[in-house]
Amino acid sequence: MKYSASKEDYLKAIYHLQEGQSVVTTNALAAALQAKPASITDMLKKLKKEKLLNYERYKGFRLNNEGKKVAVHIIRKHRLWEYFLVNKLQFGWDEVHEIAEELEHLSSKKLVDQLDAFLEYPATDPHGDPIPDSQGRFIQERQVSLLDYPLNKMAKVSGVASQTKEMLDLLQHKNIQIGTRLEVKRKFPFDNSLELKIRNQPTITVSELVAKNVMVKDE
Amino acid sequence: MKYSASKEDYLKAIYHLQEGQSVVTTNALAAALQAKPASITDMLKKLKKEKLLNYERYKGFRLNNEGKKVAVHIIRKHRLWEYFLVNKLQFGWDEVHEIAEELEHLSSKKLVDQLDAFLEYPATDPHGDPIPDSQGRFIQERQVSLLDYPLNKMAKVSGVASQTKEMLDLLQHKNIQIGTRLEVKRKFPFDNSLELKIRNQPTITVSELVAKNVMVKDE
DNA sequence: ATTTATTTTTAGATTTGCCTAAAAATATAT
DNA sequence: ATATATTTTTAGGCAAATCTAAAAATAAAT
Repeated sequence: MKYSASKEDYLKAIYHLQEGQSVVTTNALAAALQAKPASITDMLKKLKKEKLLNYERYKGFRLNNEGKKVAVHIIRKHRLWEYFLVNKLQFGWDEVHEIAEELEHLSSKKLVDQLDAFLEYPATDPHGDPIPDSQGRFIQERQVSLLDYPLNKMAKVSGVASQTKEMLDLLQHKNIQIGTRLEVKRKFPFDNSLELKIRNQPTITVSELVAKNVMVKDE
Repeated sequence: MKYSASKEDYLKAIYHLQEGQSVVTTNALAAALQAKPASITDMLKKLKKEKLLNYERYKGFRLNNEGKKVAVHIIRKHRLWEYFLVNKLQFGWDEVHEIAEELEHLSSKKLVDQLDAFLEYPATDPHGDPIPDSQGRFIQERQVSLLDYPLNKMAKVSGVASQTKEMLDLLQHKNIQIGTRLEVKRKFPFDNSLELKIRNQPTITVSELVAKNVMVKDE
């Protein structure tokens, strides 16, 4: 089945939005796609008719398995192309997103798989996000607590174990969020506090309790 | 300026059609694009309004310099991507056209130029057609192997790479000599053999080895 | 030089994805 | 619980690119 670029954008955006929430709302999707809510409703009807998501009016919506499958394949393409742009065409990791937004809509399945082989099956894109394989499987890298992470190795924040408001407040204040890339520069055995370095920012300190609850992956 | 994929297809098709003819006709373009003549007329009006071609109703049309510039840039993209697909992603030269039809519509100028650099500025695509540089200039007139020469384009034999007696015998037998004008009518991917047509003579077949050693220039 | 055939254009519809403005459903607050 | 605010949907339109069918212009043929 071939989907329009626009439909693919909807599927991808819904996929990302539904990670957290139990249902996605019209307004949230409208904000994510920079479109008007009325346009969202229009498209939802079409996607429902194509059996890509569950949707009942006024009740929110969610991709079904088929919709997820399509979304994951688009994400695969996006991330592979980003990897290609950075590692073969010398683009900076901060300038590839827009171009990959175009490339992800190419339809040839063989193209993607040959590209994957040419790149030697990379596990993550230049931002550290995992690249699903041709079956749509994410190879889960295990996430570890920042407390156990080695010194001077680039890590990417992948989650927060204790999601209290106080914790999130504190992390926000320290400029740490999901996806933030950082390195542990020093560990103080006295209180198990850590010094962290985030690109373009002054070194910061976090307590043992915070470090224990920040989950990271290799970058 | 950003043009729709459809407009780009029109410009490219007109560019190729006007190579021979003095003006291009509505019907010819309709056949080339597999569309109805009425659709052609509609689009011609739009392209004229955008000052990309000269067109007066019932009188045929032709790209102006601006239109040619756009068309050449699309051709550049098409041929660079074909080169990439064959030489980096291991596609066969006979299966890349369709994919390149999609890739040629990507809009990033930097992407094309970085790709060009990554490929080390190839002069011709896998079918032997010249790749214009980033200024839209064709670096023309080099002699190339008959094996790489495009289909249905008049070539003039300019040399023979391997001048063994056996080779020259064979060429003489097939009536091929320096200066002979011929066209490649067909390429067989199975063994890379070619069918050639020389004016006033029946079609002949040559092997990959022979074709590789016969050098030709545009005629 | 008319008639006939062909080519090209116009006129009006269709589809897709988007929009605005107004109505309907749901959520919030007093 | 009722009024108010927010969210979501409907209704109706617009622009792009296509189509069909009919009309107009040009070309070909007797």
